[in-house]
Amino acid sequence: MHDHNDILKKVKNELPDDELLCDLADLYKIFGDTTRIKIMYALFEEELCVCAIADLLGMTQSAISHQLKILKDADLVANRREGKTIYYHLSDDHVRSIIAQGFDHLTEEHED
Amino acid sequence: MHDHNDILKKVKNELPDDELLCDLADLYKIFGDTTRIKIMYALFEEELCVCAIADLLGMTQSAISHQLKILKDADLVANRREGKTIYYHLSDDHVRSIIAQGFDHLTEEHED
DNA sequence: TGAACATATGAATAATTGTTCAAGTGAAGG
DNA sequence: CCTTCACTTGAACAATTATTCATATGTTCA
Repeated sequence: MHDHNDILKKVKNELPDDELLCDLADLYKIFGDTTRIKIMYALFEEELCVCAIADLLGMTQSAISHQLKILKDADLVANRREGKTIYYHLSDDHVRSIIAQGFDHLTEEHED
Repeated sequence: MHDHNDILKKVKNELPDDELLCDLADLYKIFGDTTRIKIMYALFEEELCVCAIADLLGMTQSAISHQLKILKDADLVANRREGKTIYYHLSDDHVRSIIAQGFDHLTEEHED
């Protein structure tokens, strides 16, 4: 291996804690699934109940419920109960801005 | 299932194409791995060759090379050759801003 | 209390994916 | 040329994960 100790020392200091980088990866992992992206997108406009989301995406209630749990555990969505129905909504605007940022990258031109 | 046809019609219209949502999920999938996050972070400061990154992260060249290919295919990093050595760097500022956005969410307080 | 409804949960399966190992490029230098 | 060095690539294995199916929770209303 060729020498690059000086650069490594410098870069090593700039790297955040392993734990933080891991948390960051875990957060993005949640955005890395089409079903969850669709759920979040659906909640852009207004709160929806579980079966409405299931209906919208053409998937089972169970599958949606599993994904909603993941989103809730990550504080990306929250819910409220109204009788038998549970309505989900985005918990803050980060979801919107994170998704918007992704769009920026996708729609940007890349010359080759 | 209870009725919510009116809401569904409205939300359905707002949802982007399936293909776009899929591409978006694929993009975030790339950020959803600790190794790749670390690689991108390491490249924040300056370009690095493959074995420097491997050394920094304490991983094999092969593992890093595989991940660099994924990052390159997604236009997140680019490289240049100098003799036997290949230097990688971030291809644009989107990487920085996407990661920064993630940090925002992680470091924000969530009252319960 | 009991039936019906909306949702949650657990276990199982199938598919995806990160790392390793072994072999393959391609450039530099004797 | 032939070797060495930096890196890439492909196949295989292990680990993770999304969905399904069956069952459980909790609320409403008769």
